[in-house]
Amino acid sequence: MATGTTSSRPETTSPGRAAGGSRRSGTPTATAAGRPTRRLVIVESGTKAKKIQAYLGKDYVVEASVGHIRDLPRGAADVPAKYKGESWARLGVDVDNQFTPLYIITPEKKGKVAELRDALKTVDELVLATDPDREGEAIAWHLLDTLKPKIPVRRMVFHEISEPAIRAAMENLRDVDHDMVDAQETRRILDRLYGYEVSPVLWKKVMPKLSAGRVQSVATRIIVQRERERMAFVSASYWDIAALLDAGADATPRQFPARLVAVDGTRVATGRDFGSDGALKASAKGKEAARALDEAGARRLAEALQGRAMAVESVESKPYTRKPYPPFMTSTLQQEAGRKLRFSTDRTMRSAQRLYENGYITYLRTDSTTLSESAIQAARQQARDLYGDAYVPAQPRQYNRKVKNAQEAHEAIRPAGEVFRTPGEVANEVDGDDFRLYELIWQRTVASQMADARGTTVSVRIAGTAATGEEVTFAASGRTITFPGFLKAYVETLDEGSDGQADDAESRLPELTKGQDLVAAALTPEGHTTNPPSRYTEPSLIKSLEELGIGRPSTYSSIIKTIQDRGYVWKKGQALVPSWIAFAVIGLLELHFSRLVDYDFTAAMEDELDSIAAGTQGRTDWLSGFYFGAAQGTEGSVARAGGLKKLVGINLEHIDAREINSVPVFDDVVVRVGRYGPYLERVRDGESQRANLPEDLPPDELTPEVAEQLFSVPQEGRSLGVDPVTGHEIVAKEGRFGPYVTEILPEPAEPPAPADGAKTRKKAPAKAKPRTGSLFKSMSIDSVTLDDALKLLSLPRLVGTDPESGEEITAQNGRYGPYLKKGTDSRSLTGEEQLFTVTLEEALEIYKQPKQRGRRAAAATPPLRELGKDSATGQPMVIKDGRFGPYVTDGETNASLRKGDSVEQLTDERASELLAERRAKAPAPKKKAAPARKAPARKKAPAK
DNA sequence: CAGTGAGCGAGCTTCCGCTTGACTT
Repeated sequence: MATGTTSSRPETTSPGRAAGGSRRSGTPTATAAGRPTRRLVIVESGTKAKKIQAYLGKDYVVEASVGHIRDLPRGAADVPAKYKGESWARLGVDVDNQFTPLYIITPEKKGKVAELRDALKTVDELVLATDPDREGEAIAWHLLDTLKPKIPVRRMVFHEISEPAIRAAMENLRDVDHDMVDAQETRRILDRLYGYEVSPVLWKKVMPKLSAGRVQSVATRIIVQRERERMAFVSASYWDIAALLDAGADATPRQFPARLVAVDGTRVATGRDFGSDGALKASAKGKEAARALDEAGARRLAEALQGRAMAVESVESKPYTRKPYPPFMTSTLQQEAGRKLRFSTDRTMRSAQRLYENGYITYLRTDSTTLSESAIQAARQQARDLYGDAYVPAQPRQYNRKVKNAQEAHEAIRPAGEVFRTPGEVANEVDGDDFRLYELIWQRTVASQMADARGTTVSVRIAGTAATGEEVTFAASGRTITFPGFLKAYVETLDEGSDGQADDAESRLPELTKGQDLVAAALTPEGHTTNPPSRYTEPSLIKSLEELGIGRPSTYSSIIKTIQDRGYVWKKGQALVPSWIAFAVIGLLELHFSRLVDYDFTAAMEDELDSIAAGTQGRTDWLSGFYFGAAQGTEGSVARAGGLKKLVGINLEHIDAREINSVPVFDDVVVRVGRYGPYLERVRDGESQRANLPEDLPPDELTPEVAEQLFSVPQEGRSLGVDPVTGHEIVAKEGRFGPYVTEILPEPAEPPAPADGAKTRKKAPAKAKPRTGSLFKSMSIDSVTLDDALKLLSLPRLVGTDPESGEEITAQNGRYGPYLKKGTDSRSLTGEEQLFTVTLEEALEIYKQPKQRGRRAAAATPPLRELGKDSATGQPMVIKDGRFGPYVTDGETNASLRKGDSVEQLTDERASELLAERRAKAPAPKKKAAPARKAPARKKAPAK
């Protein structure tokens, strides 16, 4: 059984509460017995523990906590019995009592905690050496609060794993920083409240099992927003002229490309001059307006320029320098491994984890680009050895690029050790993904300490006059790299769809001087179209999240997994494509929880957490503002998002689910997100038309043409073949009540056109109804055969005639499963197959039994197991099997068995506990308003 | 999003950040 504790740490550090902490020095001292002091050092990672153990020697026991050891309960199953009845048990946070969290030892960590307790018995002092960041501080405190050591406890921090760094850290021990722990706890509670309060709104209004959260919802929104831009994008087409100019036989290269940029002093429009609406942008301030060239114009002009003289109008030359990129941190490693090696973030991290565990690279989850002193030296030495002195700058490079919300607990990701091993040196130990990733990390690290690349860029303008009189200007540009510097070791790859140039790309122009004559060797009119912004890929999404300060190095990969697992996003090649469900969910959040999905929500939260960590802001006030509203006069902007609890209540009541699940796409066409996936809907001639949406159709490809096509295909569903008797096509479809088969009836012959429309309406021939039949539970829509379908459509089956009453007995499949029907008298059958096999004799036998209904049916079924008396009521308890699986009852109260309970092993105590919980929860529901049951929002008046 | 006939015990889903191990075949 999990034992939980609610922590009640005051908001400010109170003296005496910090455990241990009276000693000021960490220097090993001797105990009274003369034996040296033994210390237990706890770090977060096992690999790290091993390394530090080697530095510290035998007077130290170094253990790993392996991450967090406690957390809020994940769900009801994790809540200890003692707290189960509490109104806040679902959240795991006592919101009415200072937001006291309920912490339980994470089930998988019980063994680990026991190990740590044992290790603690063998030492004289405990040193908490978890990571020097907010989470690490919290882990330290959780260890303290869980292990409750009786010996002195100190906190140790280090940013780099090397012997001198560890030794120095040992000399600078401190106490646990409770303000920082408060900040972490506040973050944890906010995330819990956000996630566990908003997700249920989605379950009720969109679909069960969906989720919302501070990080995942913004990540999804970014992707949805991009898709909206793509959908709204109107492509523009424009033309220009590509020229191949000839500088004469002596020039190298003799010919070079140039492009038409102006006609009669007016700039020729390029892609950048068009807006997302396909129109030319109005001239920006201080910038001349551009004029778009159309095809006819471009062809005419190219013709008129044939054989005309051209001359160099200007030559502008500028130095080109590029600085190396900083060493990798998690996000940039994921981005570059994605771009260069095409690894998913997940693949990158799995490989990096192996490299880390086997000692090839430093820690893989970091937001720092800092290299240790020895790593800088190692990189410089390696660069010198490989490329020579000229390639290494006199001064070591320091990278202090601050990432938003960076905690910088670790070094950059780099080859491990004081001397880097070259890829060649590790090649026979490491292969596949790991080798390629190591090589990438090695290159980037070495390059980061190399010299700038230097070169020259040249822009040339060339003038000419067309035979028709227009003055034209062409432009050409060149880049030469005279000294590659770091580019020799490493060049960053461009994002997909980016129109930039790689840093090492060169294009040579001949030596040109002003006034020099040129000849156009070729003049080619070229057509272009503007493109919508490209979709996000895993690397580019992570880059955006990082820029917004959302997510942490340890979670980037899981964010992408989460939004895919929830069905918000799917991958098409490298691209992340949002689902229609994501449109519905994000639409809901934007409309009703707008502050929570603001791109700067996390940034604001981080600022305010900083003030909690600094001790200038109280955690309870702040959380109260967020959850109950800012009535307490709290200042923070997150608090002003305010009153989450009330907002959820209002939204549960007022959000119109039908409206939320309708995504307008164009004209009167909407995509509706139903229980069985999205479909198209529109109204034509007063009738609503529907069409299936193929699963793999990206939203931006749903054009009016595609929609028309989909609407024109009436047979949705999978065709199973043709009924040999009727000749009708049989299809399997997904419907409101689940999968079913039906037949496609041929369109009735067009009735003769009425001479006068007035009176002909009422005599419209009744449309024949197609036969339908639900699939059996044993069948699936993908595998059902024509034979199955024909059998299903043959229902109801006439079983025979009751000799007594003369009534027909039929077997059919209904809402509650297979049953027999005789007039208004019906009886359930036990199996679906019985529909086809039950004989008249058997049916009559079934009808001889009294109708089993309600209480009597329950009473008739024998209990699965009998238990002892309930400790509360004294009534005997039994386990029965019901609609929702096994449950325990005392005749009055019923309670389902939970996850982890088994019929065989349920004890009387547990049974009583379940019953007690159930009683506590049920405040005798009177006539609980019906709408909660069935599609609540449908009842509401349509909003339009 | 098809269309048919009861009468009955719900409980669970979900967040973000730290870490990797692993009950078996």
